[in-house]
Amino acid sequence: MPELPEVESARAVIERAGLHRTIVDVDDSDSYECRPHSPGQIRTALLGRTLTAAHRRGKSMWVDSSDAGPVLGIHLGMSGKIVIGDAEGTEVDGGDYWERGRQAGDHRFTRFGLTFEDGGRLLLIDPRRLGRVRLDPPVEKLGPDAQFIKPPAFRALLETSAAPVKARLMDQDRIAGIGNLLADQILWAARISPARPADELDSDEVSRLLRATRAAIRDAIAGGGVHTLKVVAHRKKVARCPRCKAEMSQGTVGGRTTWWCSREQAQ
DNA sequence: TATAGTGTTATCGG
DNA sequence: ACCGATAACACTAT
Repeated sequence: MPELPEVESARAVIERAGLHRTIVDVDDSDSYECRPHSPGQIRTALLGRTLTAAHRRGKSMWVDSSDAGPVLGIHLGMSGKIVIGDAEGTEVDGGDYWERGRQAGDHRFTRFGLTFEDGGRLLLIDPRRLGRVRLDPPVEKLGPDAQFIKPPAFRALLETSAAPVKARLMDQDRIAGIGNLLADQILWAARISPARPADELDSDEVSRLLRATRAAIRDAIAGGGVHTLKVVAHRKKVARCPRCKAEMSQGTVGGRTTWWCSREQAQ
């Protein structure tokens, strides 16, 4: 679920409700979510400290801790979300995203947790368990954030590869934050086929693509997630292009299910 | 019961 | 070594 807009929302939850509170307990017992750490390692590193700032690049978050403590890296994977609750277990922030029937206090999918001095908790809830919590994450491997990338860098990442442009847009080492749904929206808005070799795009197409990238991210953050983007509701059989009413086509590009307008995004 | 899925990464072939 | 495609990961929803 989470692409850049959802991760930004999660980062904002931590910033609003998780900073400057003394950590008195840490549940890092899920050794899959906390790989490669062993249980207790993250706990020992954080006990007694506070979180001091929450950062994000692309789909990766990291949180600084006080007293020269470690950096706590959080990745939401396919299904993760951050929720902050009070001592009674009532959710005070983060509970609005992708509820999917989950009730407050349902801890079946809680994979990691911090408990603060007043009993409040910061939780990572992640049914599919493909998310990750780790100390001192290697953030520097990521490409520039898709929200803030500059035209020269954007142009360079496209003209140096014959891979399908969609695959290039989803390469987190080159541009960070674009996932499957955001990519489909961006390519649809720019009227470019997802399968086009990236290095064949002309300068007009590249500038349309960058404008569409910025607009999609802005709209998704404002609307509450990538599922609110225009073409996302039309990624299904029998659906038609919301602009020209031609049939939507489906296929695999860059290893992911891809939908595009059969008329406006023809090769 | 079988399959697809909003992400990442190890592995394989070119 | 680089590049791109694919499978695997864990688990739920349809």
